[in-house]
Amino acid sequence: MHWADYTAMRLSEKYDSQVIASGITPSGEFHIGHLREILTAEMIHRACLDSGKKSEYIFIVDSMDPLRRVYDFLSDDYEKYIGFPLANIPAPNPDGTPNYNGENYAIHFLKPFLDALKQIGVIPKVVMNHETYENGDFAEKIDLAIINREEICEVIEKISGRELPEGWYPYNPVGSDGSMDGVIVTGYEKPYVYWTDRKGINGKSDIRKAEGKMPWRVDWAAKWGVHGITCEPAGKDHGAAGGSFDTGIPICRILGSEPPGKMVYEWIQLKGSGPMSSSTGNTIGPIEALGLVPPEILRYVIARTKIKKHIDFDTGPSLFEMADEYERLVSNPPDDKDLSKKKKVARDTALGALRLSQVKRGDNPSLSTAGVSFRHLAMLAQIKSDDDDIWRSLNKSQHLDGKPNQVLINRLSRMRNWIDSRHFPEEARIKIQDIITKENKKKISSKQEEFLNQLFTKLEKIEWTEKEISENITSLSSEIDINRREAYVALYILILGTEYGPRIASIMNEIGREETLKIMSKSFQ
RNA sequence: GGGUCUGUAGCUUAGUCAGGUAGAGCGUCCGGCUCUUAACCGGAAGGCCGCGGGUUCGAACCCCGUCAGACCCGCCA
Repeated sequence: MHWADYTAMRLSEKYDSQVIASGITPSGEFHIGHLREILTAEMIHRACLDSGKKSEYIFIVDSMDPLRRVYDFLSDDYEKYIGFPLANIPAPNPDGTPNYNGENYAIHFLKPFLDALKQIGVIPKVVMNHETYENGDFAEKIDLAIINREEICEVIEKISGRELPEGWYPYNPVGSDGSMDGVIVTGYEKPYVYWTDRKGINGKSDIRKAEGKMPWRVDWAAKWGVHGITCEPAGKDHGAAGGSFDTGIPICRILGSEPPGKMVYEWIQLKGSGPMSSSTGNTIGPIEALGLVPPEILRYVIARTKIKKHIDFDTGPSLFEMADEYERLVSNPPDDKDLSKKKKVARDTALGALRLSQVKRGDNPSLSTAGVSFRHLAMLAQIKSDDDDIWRSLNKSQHLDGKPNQVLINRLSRMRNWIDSRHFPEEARIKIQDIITKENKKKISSKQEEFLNQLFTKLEKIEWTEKEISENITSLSSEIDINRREAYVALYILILGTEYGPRIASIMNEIGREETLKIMSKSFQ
């Protein structure tokens, strides 16, 4: 059984209808790691719907969280905004300076991410956390938190093992300058929290407004109650013993609600370079990734992996395998003849991953395949610049019957982007040789050399089409009585530096007569 | 120091929650397609399931220990 289906089954034992949630702080550019947060939750949500139960999926944007520091992509102007809620500060310009006439910081980073989510078929109910404060929905929880301040304090200290500072308060008011840093609470009289800020100015915050927020560990627990969340998968950083999930559970109860069950997922890493981090620039944005990888494949990367396994995201060779695995699974699904328990489980898991990878829920996976492997398409895209040539070639190789469908057209366009990007794996790149290496020259026999020389003469005169080139290779090899394989190998060594490759006549046709003859003459003279 | 997760073929992994002969894909090798698209088709090799103990008629799976890796106990998906 697929993990999402299993979770859905478990959830349905506890609740009749579900509210599945994700939460992210929009402190910077969103990266592909955030997609795991989103998709893990969204797939559970879909699994609930697929099992015939009611479910809602909400995406809580932690827009009330403060700016913690001046990140590398921000200019020093942001120094003055440290401690401000992200919803209250201006978005950065491309050069990192604040854009005072534009949208706020949280929205700025959120928007492109939501566009990416739309492309992968995720349409959440978006909740801006600062609005939940603004409209007073947190007031009751804040009141309870303040009343039970001692108990919450004890819970955090006991479970997380860290000591809270003297005078810790489960509410951080926004001070007179807009920052929550250094504001000391001096009293509480519902609905007002009284404070003195770092400038020594006194004031009060209305807990029914966005004039302050609960600290992270309390805020999260309060959200569970306010939104009636029944499931919120958390990154492993929150899931560790003593982490915010563990303290959230008792705090949620203190605040009068029943917490969701603990569920923890692993991180996505960029292969070989450790965890994603906006600050080190070690990222791939969801938009960038979607320019290269079809959305259903991106979903599949998440769906095929159990949530407790870490994923090495890699736009190199393993992406080929992943995509081809997807195609295979669709076109050749595991059969159900064998009823052994384990095989049945494996089959259900694979088919579940496939089902949850569809951009639109309920779509037939076979509509999402191109009928051509990534590898093959990558090769064709490199040797043919005209799309129509590719469709012709695919018809000839019987990958395609007639005109390409939209899926295939999209795949090709993404493939071209991928090839043009720095993410395309070098191993898959077709490299036309400038000049033959000494090593390769040794591999060429005198017979092969004769063949190449005579071919050179012929190629100077013929009409430059793939068909003509191919026919001349064939006829010449018969004329001078060289094994046809040998003849091709010689050409591959000369032009690609390998002993095998894609149809050589296509490549010669694509690079042109002049270039081809140049390579040949440079190598043999 | 305390804790969580992960460890199965060269690689990616299924199977662990409900113990019953270890499955798959990629890669590799061999062969076919009357011979060149890196396409397509067929076959083969490859596993003390991290290691040691225990429970059991029977353990990849349960229990104890141990090793390795990742992560958490300020902030992070």
